Amino acid sequence: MRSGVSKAERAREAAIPVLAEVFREHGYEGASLALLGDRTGLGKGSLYHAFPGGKAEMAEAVLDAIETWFETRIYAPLRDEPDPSVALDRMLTETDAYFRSGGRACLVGAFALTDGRDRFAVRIARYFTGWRDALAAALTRAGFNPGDAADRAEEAVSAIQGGLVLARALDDPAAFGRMLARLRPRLDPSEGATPGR
Amino acid sequence: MRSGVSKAERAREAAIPVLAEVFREHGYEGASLALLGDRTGLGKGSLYHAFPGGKAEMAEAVLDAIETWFETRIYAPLRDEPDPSVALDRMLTETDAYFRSGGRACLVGAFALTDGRDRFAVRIARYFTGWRDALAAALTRAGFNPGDAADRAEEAVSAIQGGLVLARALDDPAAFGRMLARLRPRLDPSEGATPGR
DNA sequence: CGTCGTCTGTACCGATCGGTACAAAATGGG
DNA sequence: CCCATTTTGTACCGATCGGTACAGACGACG
Repeated sequence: MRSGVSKAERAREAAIPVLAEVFREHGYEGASLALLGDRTGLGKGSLYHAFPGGKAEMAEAVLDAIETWFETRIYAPLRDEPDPSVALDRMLTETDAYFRSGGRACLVGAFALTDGRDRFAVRIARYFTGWRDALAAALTRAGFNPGDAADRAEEAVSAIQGGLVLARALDDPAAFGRMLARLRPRLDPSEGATPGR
Repeated sequence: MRSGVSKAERAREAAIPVLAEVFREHGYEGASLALLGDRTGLGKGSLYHAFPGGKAEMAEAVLDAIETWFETRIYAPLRDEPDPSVALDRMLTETDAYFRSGGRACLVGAFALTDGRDRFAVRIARYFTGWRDALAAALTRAGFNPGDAADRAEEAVSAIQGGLVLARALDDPAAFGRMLARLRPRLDPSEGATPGR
């Protein structure tokens, strides 16, 4: 620890987004160390120096990074932004950007469906409950009664995942945008009672 | 081919549901031949005798079986059932049963998200377009205008996938049932214009 | 510039991967 | 019962899996 941040730490931070992309594309089992090494440009030595726990620690670091990103960019604003409609708009905008308008899958959703489920169950569940609960809080402040807000929040989180699956399955990223468009009015209390189409 | 059906063919048919379950739980990469063999009770010899193409052929056979099941049990009724509301009710009931009320993931969705995407892209896309288009036809016959019907059909297929992801991520199968409950009124033209909640 | 801790490429580990070869065993028609 | 065919267990293949060991390259500090 000569300087403030060791090289290993910097390598770790730099590697995480790349690791995330590989896990996103191939799942946990499908992301081999060879692939992880190639894409990050790090040899095995460096990789294990930055992540002594191996592949499992890499996946955990990626999940932590994702959780932090959503917590600061989406969940916290949903809870704390004075104007809930601003927070809701921001959520939709940030979500669209994060998932590259449907061009990018959800790593957490992919892990939930298959191989990573048992291994990372706690983190996976926390990602979704965090989103759902923060969204429910915003919807309540926006004027929905708590029960309705909770229901719509779960619907929104579920719908986003569905949109990502469909966009990927049809190789049609625009399906994700259409899903967001359908979702938007349902999060608006003025349209919520009798949503038009 | 002494008798009408060879033993290999019978073994193949008997193995497919088990193979489906293993692929569902572990994904394509995660489902090893050892696991596939153990769960089907078939040795490598038998497995390769029934599926000469190996693991890829097993997955294809499973995807074909799934497509056939949905085609006969859901898509065809959606297209052909004289009373579209009967077909829609049947779709929801059959879907709930097929996915064990959220206790079972969707293999096609899991493949779409990760490892099987490139390998099985055509079959994956066909599964979803088949469902969406058959549903859109039923909704049109039920009274929605074609554009609205297509939109609601896409929404329904997407929502079902989202419900499965969420149910699995939260380890809360009931989330799938809640999603179906939200979906039902949106497929009903009498409630569709101003859906209550 | 020398030194010492950090970093990293490489060789290697046992296990397992998907797949093949093949001989023995089961099977069923004549 | 016989024999041809189908079915199956087992041994084995090269490749790759995740992970370890470690020697030497590197880099910051005295």
